[in-house]
Amino acid sequence: MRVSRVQAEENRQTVINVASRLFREHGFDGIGLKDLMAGAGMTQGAFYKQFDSKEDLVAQASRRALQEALGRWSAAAASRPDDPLAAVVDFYLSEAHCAERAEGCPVVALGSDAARQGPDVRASFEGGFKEYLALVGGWIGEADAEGSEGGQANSKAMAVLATMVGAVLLARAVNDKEMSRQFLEAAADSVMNQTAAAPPGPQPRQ
Amino acid sequence: MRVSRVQAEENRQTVINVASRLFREHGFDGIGLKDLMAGAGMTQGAFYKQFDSKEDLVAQASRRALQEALGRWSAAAASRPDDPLAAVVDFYLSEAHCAERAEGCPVVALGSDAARQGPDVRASFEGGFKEYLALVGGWIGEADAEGSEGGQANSKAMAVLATMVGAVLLARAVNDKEMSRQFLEAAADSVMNQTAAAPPGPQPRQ
DNA sequence: ATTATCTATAGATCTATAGATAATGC
DNA sequence: ATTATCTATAGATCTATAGATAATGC
Repeated sequence: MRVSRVQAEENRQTVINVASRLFREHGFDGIGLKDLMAGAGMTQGAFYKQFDSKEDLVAQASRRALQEALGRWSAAAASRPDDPLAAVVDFYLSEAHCAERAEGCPVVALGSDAARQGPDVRASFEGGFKEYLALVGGWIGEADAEGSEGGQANSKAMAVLATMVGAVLLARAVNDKEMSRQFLEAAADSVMNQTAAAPPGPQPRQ
Repeated sequence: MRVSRVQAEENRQTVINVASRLFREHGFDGIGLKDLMAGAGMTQGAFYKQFDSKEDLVAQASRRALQEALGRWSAAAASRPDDPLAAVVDFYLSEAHCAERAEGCPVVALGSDAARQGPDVRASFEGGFKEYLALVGGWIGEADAEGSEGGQANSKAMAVLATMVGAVLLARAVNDKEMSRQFLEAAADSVMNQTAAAPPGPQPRQ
């Protein structure tokens, strides 16, 4: 019954990966330890050798989900270096992303849930947000307003994230597919307009 | 033990009102029928004479929460007729709203949960969204692009809602209060800039 | 000897139903 | 007679723990 240490660590990672998907699909409260462990091919009994508590897994799975989603943003950006933001807007504000909750953005899938969790879970989200902001900030030429690391996050990147996350949240909460599509399109227009290089002249409104 | 018909209906309404708060605080899966009924001063046994199922209450409580939140938007707008959008932005993107989940916007508090629910619950959200869009559309002078009722919802109002909802969702998911404040401020700037009357000249980008 | 995973279980809670009770409505 | 609410309970599930087992690590 026992497995090697490396295998055990591998199993632990599998549980985190599985949980990152199943939590997005069912919510933190919508799936139990038995099903989470079964998803990783084990029984519930192994759980507490791998994690301190369910909340511990929630925090780790959240971090994992944020990291993997960030990876998708980077990959999309790399595929269109001349306009990385447009590349991200295209896939993020798509009907495909809207339809696949389990593999999509964890902020949309679990944002409401995260607000009800403790500091460790929120720390996972907060850490992820900082990386998203740095990435987007770089694309819209506003990176790190204050030179020092972790300084003032930039305002435009924050607004872009809010608009994109909010649009998919709204799009997923309705039955009408046409209305969903309109939310996504409206957000895409808004983001691209807001970040369009306003070549000559100063920024409008401080 | 029995109460009058009017009292019974009053009790039913109380359950819906209590549920609309408790669901926002704990999520649809985070609170049980016993506690919901206790919050309305009754026991669990009375529940199934009042509602078909928990999902039935979820749908009704969602509708109630959306309606009441819409009322707060209208009230804020009425208090500043010259700039209703600014009035709503002020209270919605405030630290106070961010801090009080149970009484605040149900879209932020339950949007992730709503995406996991059935058609009835989503219908509650969809119906609420349409009213929000009509209200905001009126303020930003883009009301009902197609003359006929329920026509094409307007794009700018959709982007405004997405940005506001997304900002509070993000702000509530982090520990750092300063970061929360920045999300709110960034969204406020974005919304006010995007909707600022661009007096002469056509709209940028179709 | 240690330990990763298993089976089994404690104790709490969940949704939903059944039957009792006591007041309303006719 | 009807019925709104109550107490009680069924059956399932939840998180967490305990002890058994069988393989690893030394």
